[in-house]
Amino acid sequence: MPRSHSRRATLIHPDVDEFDVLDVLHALADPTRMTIVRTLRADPERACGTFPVDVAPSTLTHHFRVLREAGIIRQREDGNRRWTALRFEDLEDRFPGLLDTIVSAYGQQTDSVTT
Amino acid sequence: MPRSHSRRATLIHPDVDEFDVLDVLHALADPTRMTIVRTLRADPERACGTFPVDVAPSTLTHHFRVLREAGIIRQREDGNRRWTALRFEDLEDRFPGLLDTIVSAYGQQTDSVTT
DNA sequence: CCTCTCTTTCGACAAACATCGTACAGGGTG
DNA sequence: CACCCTGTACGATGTTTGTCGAAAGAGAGG
Repeated sequence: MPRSHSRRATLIHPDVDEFDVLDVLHALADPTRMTIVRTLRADPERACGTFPVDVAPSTLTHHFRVLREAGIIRQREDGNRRWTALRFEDLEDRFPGLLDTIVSAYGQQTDSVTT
Repeated sequence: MPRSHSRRATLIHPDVDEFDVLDVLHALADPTRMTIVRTLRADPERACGTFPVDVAPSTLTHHFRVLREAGIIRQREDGNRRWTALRFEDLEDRFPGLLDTIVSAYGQQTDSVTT
């Protein structure tokens, strides 16, 4: 039988051994995406619309795809909503310490501004 | 007063507290620039033309500027040549562990291919 | 069945980017 | 001085990127 589960298009998530550190860096080199990742580092899983970013919904979808294809996030469907989670362990497996080093470097740079 | 020191245009190097981690990530998210940085991580200082990359000279100049403006490298003039060095300590000061974590992630990904 | 909400897809568009060729500027060396 | 060598600056080009609005799909609830 043809159509498997229907729903929407199946989400593509790269395998751990397909991760490319250049793609990861590129994905993270954007303020909106960095905010998404940082938010997920605190909260394990969130619905798409609940991120503290200020862009149009379609732009957000675009950023999610960049992050997803770099292996940084995983998305699953639940009814009407799409939930997003960090692939933290997968990243840690492949590039130990990378994500946290980058995220905390960004945090240091950003959080110290207000002081 | 017209000409300052003559020579060429003075090279601009950002201050340590002006470093932006997003710029650093963007600068590193390119194979040619990553190769440059990786080479410098082994050798402290090299002349411009001595990097194992395969691009036109003008392209190389462009990549050096991106790295320089992100604070990753420092360049100085010596007669005919321009010498390039990593600003490793400055980066370490501002973003501890960042450079080595990234470079070794790239190394792990790249060096294991041939096995 | 109709409508509302959440999210995606598509098409468009301007800005940024990697790349190159050509022309040029300074320093070395014959 | 004439020449070469190293590296820059500029302009062009094709691609990628971030952004949006409009249209549409799919589930939830009346």
